[in-house]
Amino acid sequence: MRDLPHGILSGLIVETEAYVIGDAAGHAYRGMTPRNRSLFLERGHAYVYLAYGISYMLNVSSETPGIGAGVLIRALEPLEGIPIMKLNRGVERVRDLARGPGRLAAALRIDRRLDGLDLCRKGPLWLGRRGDPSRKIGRSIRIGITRDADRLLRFYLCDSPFVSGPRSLNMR
DNA sequence: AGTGCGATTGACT
DNA sequence: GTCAATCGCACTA
Repeated sequence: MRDLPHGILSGLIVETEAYVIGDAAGHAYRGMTPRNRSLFLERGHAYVYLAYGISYMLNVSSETPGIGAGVLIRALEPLEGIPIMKLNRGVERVRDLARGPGRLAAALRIDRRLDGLDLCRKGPLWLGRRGDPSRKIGRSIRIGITRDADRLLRFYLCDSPFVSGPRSLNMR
C-alpha cells in the first residue's frame, strides 16, 4: 500500500526474490555500508537502492537486527489508484505498470527517501495481507545476477500475467 | 581522488 | 534478439 498526496495506491505482490544469509548475490554479503544498512534492520523494514543509475529497487528486510538479508519485490498486480500509476509511469497498459522491480518503484513513486521505513505500520508505504493462499507459487533462478546464480530463490504466482521475466522461467 | 560496475529498462535492428 | 543510458557507491591507492 502506498499513501501519496494524490491518493492511495495498492497492488498484490506477485513476484519476489530472496537474498538470504550468506548469499554472495546479496548486498549484505560484504557487511554493512551506508547504502545497505537497512537490510540489517528488524524484518519488515524497507531497503531501497538505485540500480544502474536508472531504477529504484524495493526490498523488505527479512531477518533479526544485525543479520542482513532481504526480499526484493519484483512485480505487482495493480489494484487501487491505477490512473495515478499510469501517470507515474507514462504508460497506459495496466500489465506494464509494475511488471519489473524498477517499474514497480516508479509506479509507486518509491525512492531512497523511503529507505529504512517500517513497512509493518501504516505510513507512506506499508504491507498488508491480500493474498489467496490457495494460488500456486512457482520458483526459479533469480534474474539479472551473476554470483550464486543457480539458487532457486525467485518466487511468483504461476497464473498471474503481472509477473516479469522470460516465460521459460515462469512454468514451474 | 579515481575507477568500474550493477538485483534494469526502453529503444531499436 | 542487441545495446546504450546513467549515477551512487564500494573499492583501490
